Amino acid sequence: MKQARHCFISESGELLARWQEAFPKASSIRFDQGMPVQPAPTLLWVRLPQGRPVANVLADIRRIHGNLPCIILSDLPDDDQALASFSAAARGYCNTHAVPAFLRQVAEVVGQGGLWIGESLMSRLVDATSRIEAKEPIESSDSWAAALTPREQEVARAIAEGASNKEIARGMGITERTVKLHVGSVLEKLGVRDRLQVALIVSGHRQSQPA
Amino acid sequence: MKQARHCFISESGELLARWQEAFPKASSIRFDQGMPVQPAPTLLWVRLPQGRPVANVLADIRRIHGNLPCIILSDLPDDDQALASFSAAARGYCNTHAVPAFLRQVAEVVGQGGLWIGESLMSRLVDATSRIEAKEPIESSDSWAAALTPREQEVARAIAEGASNKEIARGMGITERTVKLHVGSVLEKLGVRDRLQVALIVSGHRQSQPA
DNA sequence: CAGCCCCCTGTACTTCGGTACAGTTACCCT
DNA sequence: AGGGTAACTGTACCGAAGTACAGGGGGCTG
Repeated sequence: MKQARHCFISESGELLARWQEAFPKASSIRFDQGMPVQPAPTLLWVRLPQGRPVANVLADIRRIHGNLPCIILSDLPDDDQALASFSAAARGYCNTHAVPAFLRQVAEVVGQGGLWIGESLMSRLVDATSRIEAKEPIESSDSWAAALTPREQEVARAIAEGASNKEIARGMGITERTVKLHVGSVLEKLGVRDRLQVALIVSGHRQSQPA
Repeated sequence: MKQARHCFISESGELLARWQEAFPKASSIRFDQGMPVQPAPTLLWVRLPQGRPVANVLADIRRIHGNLPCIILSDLPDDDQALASFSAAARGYCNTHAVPAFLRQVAEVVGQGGLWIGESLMSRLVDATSRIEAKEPIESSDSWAAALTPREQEVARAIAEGASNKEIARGMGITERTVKLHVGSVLEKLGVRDRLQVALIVSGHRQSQPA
C-alpha cells in the first residue's frame, strides 16, 4: 500500500489543526469545490455539516469526486449516524476532533481495506442483525437467569437496581466478601467484565455473551 | 502498535505453509492445548473445524487463552458464518487459504483496532440493521438529556453502552481526565451517585432525581 | 465414601471510578 | 472589558469493584 493522499472536505474548507498534525501533507476543500490539488487524493475525510443527511452529503461528493473511499467525521457522533454513514458506503466513521494519532490509525485501517467502526456500533449491528439472520430461535429475554444459582440471581437483580456491594450484603444478611464472590460468578457466567453490563443485561438492554 | 505475536489454532495444530510464509515467527497449537509459547501471543487465528458453531469454538478458546483478539479462518467462508463470528466478538473473518499478503493485510487492520469484514457482509449488516433500528428507537425519551451539554450527553450515552472511562476517552479523542470531568457533571446534574444509575436512566429504566 | 456444587468467609492485592484542587483556552453576551 | 459557560488538562487521593489465594460447612449423587 502506497502513501495515501488525504483530503479534508468541510463546509468552510478549513483544515483543522489536528488534521494538519495528523497528515501534514493533507489538502482541504469546501463541499462545493472541485479538486484543485494534483495529484488527486486517494482518501477523503468528510466533516459532516449539522443536520444534513449523510447519504445526501456523500452522494454530492461522489458526484464531484467519484468513488473515492470516504471517512466520515462527525462533530456529534452517535450510532445512528454512523449506521447511516456505512449505509452510504463510508469506510470509516469517527469524531471530528479525534486526536491525530487516532486519525492516523483510522486511515491506516481504511487504507488497508478495513472498515473503522466503533465497538459500540459493532455490538449494536451484531445484536440487531443476529436477531434477524439467526436461524436459531431467539433467546428469551430473561435467559440470563438460566445459568445462575438462586443467590447469584438475587445479587444480579440487586445490581440492576443499582445497589453497591455493601448494600447488597446488608440486604442479604451476608458479608461484602460473599457478595463479591457471587458478583464474580455472575460476571463470569454472563461473560461480561463489570456490574454495569450485568445491570444492562438484567434490565433487558443487552444480550449476554456466555464465555 | 507493536509487532504482533501470532498464534494459529486448529484441530490438528499444524501450521499451514501460507501462514508460516505470512508470519515466519508464528506459533501454532491444537484447540485443546494451553499456550506453550513465551511470551504469550497477541493475536489468535482460529481455523474453524467443520460443523462446529463459531460461538462455541471461540468460547472454548477464550476460556483457555483469555480475551485475545481472534481472527476466524474458514475453509468454506460464507456470510452467515462470518456473522456468527462477529457475534462472538471475532475481529476478522477470512478464508483459511488466503494468500500470505492478504493475511498480513488482515492482521494489520485488526492490529490497528479495525475489523476485517467483507463488503458483501457489510451491506447485509447495514440493511438488516436499519430495518430493525427504525422500528425500535433505542432512546427517544430524552428528558435526561435536557440538562446536559452535548459533550455530557455523549458520555452519558457511552456510559449506557457500558463503556469505561478509558474507552470513552479514546472514542471521543480526549483524555481520561476530561471524561471524568464530564461524568462528574452528568452525575451531579442527574442527581445520582454512580455511572450505573446513569446507564439505567439513559436506557429508560430509571427516572432522574434532580438534586 | 469420594466428588461435586452451593454457600459462606477471610486477607491481600490491583484497577477503576469519582472527587478535590488548580489551572488553560475559547466563545458568547452584556 | 468583564463575566459566564463549556470544554479541556494535570496531579493526587480515597474508596469501591473485582481478583487471587485459601479455606470453612452442607447437601446431593454415583
